[in-house]
Amino acid sequence: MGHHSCCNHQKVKRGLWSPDEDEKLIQYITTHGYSCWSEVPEKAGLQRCGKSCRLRWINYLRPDIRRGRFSLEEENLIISLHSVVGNRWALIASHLPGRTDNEIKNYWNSWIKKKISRKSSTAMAAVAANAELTQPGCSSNQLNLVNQEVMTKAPIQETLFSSQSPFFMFDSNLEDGLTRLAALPPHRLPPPSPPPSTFTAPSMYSSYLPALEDMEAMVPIEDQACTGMEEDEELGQDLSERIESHPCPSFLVWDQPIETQMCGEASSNAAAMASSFPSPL
DNA sequence: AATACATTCAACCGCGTCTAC
DNA sequence: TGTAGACGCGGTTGAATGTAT
Repeated sequence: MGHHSCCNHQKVKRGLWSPDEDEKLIQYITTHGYSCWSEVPEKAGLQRCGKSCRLRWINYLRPDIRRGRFSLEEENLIISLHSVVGNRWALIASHLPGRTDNEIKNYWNSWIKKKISRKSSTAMAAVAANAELTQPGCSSNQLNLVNQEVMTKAPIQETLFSSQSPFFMFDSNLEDGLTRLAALPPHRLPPPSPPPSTFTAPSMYSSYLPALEDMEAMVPIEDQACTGMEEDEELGQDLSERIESHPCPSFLVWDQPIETQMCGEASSNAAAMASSFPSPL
């Protein structure tokens, strides 16, 4: 196996990243940004290739990354989205704030796939129905949004999925077009955008933001994602049952400030990093 | 306690696409 | 228009960790 084309002529380190390397990368990115990944390793003093640095940053070191187990809403959303767009992990990830395509892919390949295959065809039927019928509830809401995103090629993450946006919700009244969505190549999708300083909802998306109602029923997603393991029983609930009985309620994500989002040790630095993090060029 | 097997997840690889020249 | 370099994505690997025997 060869090395990446970007580092053929370099002596690059491979394998797991050390804390020291992480520190160097964080230090460099927070100071200079990442306008050109191929330059990052040299300027940051790392013996890695640019691709490796990019991957490490995106999948692990980014300050807005959300770690910990997936919530029920996230899981249902992954299932719904996957049933329509297939293995378009980046697209799916763009609708789960703080989650990476790699994480979702891994999650799918272990937990969800296992559960689905283990269980009866009822589960599969439910998933298929989810995709084909675009029934009311989360699926149609979410997927209408996905579709609209693709059709308009607008940077919708900027308005809905940034850590600055307190909520994102979807309306079910939009037209379909899922087949067109599935047919579009990944590169036609808008790239992720850096968090905006304020939440803005362009008029073209205003229909996705219904009035806030039933606030008592809203559950901060972080409460589910980062709590301990005491909810195993709930998570262990059969997937097919969940799909059938709870395809996905009107979706809501309550995005917490970064300092409370982070569950790992790096949380103390997260807020500072986020505030000082320069936008990519 | 030791071993085998299963699972998780960080990281790598190759390829397609974009962009600058 | 063609080409090379860079980026981004999905598929895959393999080390670390957990669990069963």
